Amino acid sequence: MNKYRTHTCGDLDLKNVDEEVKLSGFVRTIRDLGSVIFVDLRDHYGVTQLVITGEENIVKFNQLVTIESTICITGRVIKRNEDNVNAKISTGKIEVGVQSIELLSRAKNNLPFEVQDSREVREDLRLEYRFLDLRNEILHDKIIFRAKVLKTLREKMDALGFLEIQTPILTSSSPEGARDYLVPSRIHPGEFYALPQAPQQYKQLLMISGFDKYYQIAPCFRDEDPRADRSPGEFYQLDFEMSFAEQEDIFRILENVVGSTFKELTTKAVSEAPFIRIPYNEAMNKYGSDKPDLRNPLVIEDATSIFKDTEFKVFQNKVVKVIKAPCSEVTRKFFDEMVDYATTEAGLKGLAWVKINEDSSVSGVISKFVTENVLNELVSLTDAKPGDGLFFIANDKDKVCKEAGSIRIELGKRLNLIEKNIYKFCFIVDFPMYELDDNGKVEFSHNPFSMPQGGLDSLNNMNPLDILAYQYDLVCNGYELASGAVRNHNIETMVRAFEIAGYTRDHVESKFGALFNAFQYGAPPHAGAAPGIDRMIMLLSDEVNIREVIAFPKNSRARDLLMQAPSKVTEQQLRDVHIKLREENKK
RNA sequence: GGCCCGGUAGUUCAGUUGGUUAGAACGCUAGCCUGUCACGCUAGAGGUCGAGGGUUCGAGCCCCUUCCGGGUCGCCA
Repeated sequence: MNKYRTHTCGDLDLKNVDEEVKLSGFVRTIRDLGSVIFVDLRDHYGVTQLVITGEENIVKFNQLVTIESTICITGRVIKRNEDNVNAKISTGKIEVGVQSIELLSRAKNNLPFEVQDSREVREDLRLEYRFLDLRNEILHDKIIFRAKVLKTLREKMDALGFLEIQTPILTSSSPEGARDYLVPSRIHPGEFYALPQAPQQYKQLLMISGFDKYYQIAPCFRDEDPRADRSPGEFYQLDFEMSFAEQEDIFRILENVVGSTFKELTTKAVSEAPFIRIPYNEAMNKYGSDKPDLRNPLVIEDATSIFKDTEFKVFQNKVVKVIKAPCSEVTRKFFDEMVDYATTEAGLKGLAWVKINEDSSVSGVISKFVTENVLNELVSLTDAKPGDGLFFIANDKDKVCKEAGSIRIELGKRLNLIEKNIYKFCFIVDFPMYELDDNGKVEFSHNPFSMPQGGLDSLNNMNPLDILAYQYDLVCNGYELASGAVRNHNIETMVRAFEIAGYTRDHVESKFGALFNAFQYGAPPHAGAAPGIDRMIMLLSDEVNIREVIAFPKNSRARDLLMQAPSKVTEQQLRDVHIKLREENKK
């Protein structure tokens, strides 16, 4: 109890009837019936209905109070009649008969939007008035839920013997990966800090320092373009690393921590550990993605050999993928709309299809190329039955899987095949160590610090493109939830790995000096991973927009509309850090 | 950087083939109302149709340019 309140707006119940109470909160709604006014008073904890009667109080209230103002009232708790109970609020069995009203802070009577419906309002306005938006109960609850997820994760990591250690925010730029956010140094003219894209090197150094099991709810900064499931600029990861650990040890931690956190915080079904392991190549061929949504039952098959002698020009000299989908309920229009989706939104050159009729004949745009032999082979490949549609995606080897993947996803959605009320986890394993870039040059396909499978021997004797890495992702319902690797802790293996990607020993030594040096003083084998926290919360709260689970997110142009960041700085500030803007960017 | 969708009242949206004074709901203002809880009823105010240019007798609508927002591809070790 203090000068503002004896109870919160979520406290009062029948047990408090007849008590004198003092409440403070935000005016959520005003229902003015003339000689009685009902007010819903809201605070962080709940909503309580106030009843204002008496001419003096009513005149005062009408003069002073607007929606979303903060007020402090004293009053008496009254039991509501049975037929007046409001089941929607926890305090719905009572109301407070107001004796005195004090206005604490008045809200403008023209709000930019109605708090109750803020989630329908355009996003940039919500972000500009985020403090009002966050009063909306649904959004408010998501932020509370976020805190609960963080607490649960910390408890589990602590229980497993992980130690939370903080690492620097001002650090050095890494030449790999996304663009860095740079911070100019005042003390050292012309030099820059970078904000960490992840505490990657620090956590490896912590292992070399003997801490054995480290974790951190780590802010990560990447100057990359946004997506609905990717917050621009900054995001949080449950970053962890273990010494003397193998890939399976990390999997057990992820299954334990992420799996059980999901189980505790959702009513939906959750995959049982052990989560299935899918090699990268299999995922690409079967699902057309390295983050397959396993709730979608459709799979991609390879029909290239079936069409090797086809007269259909589009399929000639191409890799042909086929997806079988149940289409007995859909009309011709459905197929046309899929073709439309494929060629416009998904960017495919075309989408061929046939439908198997009840009499086992086929109809559809390429039916004349599906001869009896071809059909028989397709049926034995896909186990297609009458009523099924077969969708064909043909292109060069490097593009066709991803294209088939986008068709698989869209078919799943439009045919309503996605299993509901379940989180399906899997690990994607055996990522390739290297890939070719656009110029045909060998480059790291993921983390350059990953241990190649087979170690130095593989690096020396295998085609780089065939080398697999101990690199893995945790995937849930089509989202990449975590990424990790067994690290390469051997200095000669590391140098050789970089050489294959075209970097010299000197380059490694100068760019990763700390690790390079530390690896020469007895590095323990170590491995780790980093689940994305925002994405985890997004999945758990059934959100497709990651900004809905972040209190103060940036918009899709990486701008903070509330704080107006980024913003111009004064000439003196620029001088302090020895920066002169390029003429063309001045404005 | 490419592509897709969008920008009309404070908010969410409608606006027909280019044709009179651009509408609705919610919100706001005023009035009425003692059991509401999305209160109800009556009246009212509120618009640079994102901006600029063009076509036309006439543009919210068509064309061009541009700005802003969302999505997506590239990008994301």
